[in-house]
Amino acid sequence: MVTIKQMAEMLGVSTTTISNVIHGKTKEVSKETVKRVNELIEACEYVPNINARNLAQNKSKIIGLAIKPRQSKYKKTTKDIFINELTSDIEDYVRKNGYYMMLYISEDIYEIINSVSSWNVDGLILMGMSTDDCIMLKQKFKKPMVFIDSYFDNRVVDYVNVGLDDVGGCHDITKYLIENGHKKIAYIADNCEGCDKYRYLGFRNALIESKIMISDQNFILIQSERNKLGASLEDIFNASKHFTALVCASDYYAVLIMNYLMDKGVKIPEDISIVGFDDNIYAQIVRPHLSTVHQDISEKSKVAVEKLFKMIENESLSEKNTILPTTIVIRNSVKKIAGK
Amino acid sequence: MVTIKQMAEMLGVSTTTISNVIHGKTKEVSKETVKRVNELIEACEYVPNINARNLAQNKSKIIGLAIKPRQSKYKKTTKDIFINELTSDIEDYVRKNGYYMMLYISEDIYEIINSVSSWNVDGLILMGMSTDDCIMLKQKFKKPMVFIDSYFDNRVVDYVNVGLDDVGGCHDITKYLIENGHKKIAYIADNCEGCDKYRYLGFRNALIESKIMISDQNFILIQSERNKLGASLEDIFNASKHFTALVCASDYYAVLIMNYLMDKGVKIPEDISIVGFDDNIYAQIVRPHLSTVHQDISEKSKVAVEKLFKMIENESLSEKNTILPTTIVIRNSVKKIAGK
DNA sequence: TTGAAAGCGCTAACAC
DNA sequence: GTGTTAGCGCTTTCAA
Repeated sequence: MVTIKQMAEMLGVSTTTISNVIHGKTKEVSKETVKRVNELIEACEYVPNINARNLAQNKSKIIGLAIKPRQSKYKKTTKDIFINELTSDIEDYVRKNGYYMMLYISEDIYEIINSVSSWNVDGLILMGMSTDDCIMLKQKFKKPMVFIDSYFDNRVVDYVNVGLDDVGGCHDITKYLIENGHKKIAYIADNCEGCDKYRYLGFRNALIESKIMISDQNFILIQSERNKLGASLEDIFNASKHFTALVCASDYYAVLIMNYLMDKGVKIPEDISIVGFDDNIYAQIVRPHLSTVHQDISEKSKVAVEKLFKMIENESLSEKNTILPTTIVIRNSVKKIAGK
Repeated sequence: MVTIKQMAEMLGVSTTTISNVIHGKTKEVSKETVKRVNELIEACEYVPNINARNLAQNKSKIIGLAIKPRQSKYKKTTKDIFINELTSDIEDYVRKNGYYMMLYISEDIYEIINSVSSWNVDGLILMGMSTDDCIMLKQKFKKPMVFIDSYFDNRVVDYVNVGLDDVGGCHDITKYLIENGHKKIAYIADNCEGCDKYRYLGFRNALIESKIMISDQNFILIQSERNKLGASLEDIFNASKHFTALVCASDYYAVLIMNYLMDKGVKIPEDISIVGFDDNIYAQIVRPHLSTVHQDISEKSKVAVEKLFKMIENESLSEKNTILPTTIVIRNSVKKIAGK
């Protein structure tokens, strides 16, 4: 591979000159020289060494995407359709901005911090971080960061995030159930933190608003670990007899449960109604077609990347914490029942 | 951020010494010094500058994953579940080997070559390359490369690839259909190149073996472009009346078609049988459960990464072109019919 | 309009 | 055991 220095020698000019024309600073160079240099660059198939450039400029053209996988949420992080879609969308936007993306997946926040510092990434997009992680990061990493879908407690106030109206979305879909005559409704999730917690809150609000009694019984925990899932599904099958509708924290679980119940002979929505959250491909594939809460992942990625680049360019942000809206999409998994 | 040089000054030793203990070459350093250095590293929270290291060592610790998206195959490359799964699996294996992965997606092979040269990646995994691309790559990129799922014509002989028994898989599932009394069978794909071509060949072989007439009519082209898909699906619906079974080149299409037909009132498998290829999550979600050809993506990723690292370490490969096996998985989308 | 030279942080050959 | 030093390829300041 040719270097600038070699080309400089060939042409009998200085490296500065070559560098200048590479960077289009041609007003400082005579037309004649520009032409000769460009021709040589072409002929030699010169490719800049990014490492050298990064070192000299103390930057990297890398955007880090750091993900702390929720332990055992679904099986593997790599199989999580939401993360995969978000990741590839972000990569897409990053690349279109002339940067490269590097993925840092680790359960250890220190490892993440070390890696991104080592690579000297120009900015960071983060998912799955806790309040403690955020504090740590702010302390050790001094470049732009934007979080995705994060809820931090009040120990940290100043951070940039792009989230979703989890409360509203789940409220709306629950309300839709209620409007269809449902009163005995359960919420199903595999934990009660972050998004899932706020979705639960939305669910809860809707019931309370309609003066429907709510207790611990209305929250069903699904256990997604490989060896527990079967039993958990069976439990849900049994519990489901006490409800006329189920609101699931994600389409993934909605579809899993739907299929489990249907395979057991339960009719949906005749015997029980189900709704999900996300409106991903699962919701579109399953039959009956799943009614669910729609979120726009591509938009989420886009906003995150845009915010990050604004910060990198020292522009001011119109808002630190963007909450993207949700819409409910009505399909065929809910039955209208006579209020009892 | 602290540098080696700074630490050397603080301790009054040379950078070599620091560098040595960082790299565990402690046999050349006195215990005393090692201890002092380690303590300082700890205290300063020293993080190596990878760019500098890469520059000095002329390597990068980066494995490039280069993908040339098949124009308009599905909507966006980023939504392709197969690519996403493969990508994240590869990333996983690469990271476990202490390397980093960088993604290079472009329809322009020159752009890809430039990028990976620029970053000085230590090895390359490639998908979606044509014979011409391969020739170009071999000419311009002198480091280890392994291709995935590639079929090249005989202009190129020496290359490392990990593929799949596309012919066998499609042959077996077609045979299964035939054994169930089906004679009027169509193959559906959105193109007739690469994998899809070889899958078609397997399909064809199975029919010929059983002395079933085959003509152009047996190949149905599905048009996946957004504005054509609807019409294409309608065409397939009409064409399907002439067949008792459909073998689809992917689960994605199998499910799409299944749902389209079912939404039109067609009963599956009673009215028509369908099988797919891949055995991905779609096949598991859809009802009736899809009978299909199973492939192990995780294994494919693993083999590709292993081959690459062997090449990087100058070990010899037991085989250049690995063809992973397929198995057929029988579920409920095929009906046994009385031969006519 | 052009060039010399220092320096980015790290490695490694070699000398002490 | 430890230090000196010359790069790696590129950018950039400053002088000519």
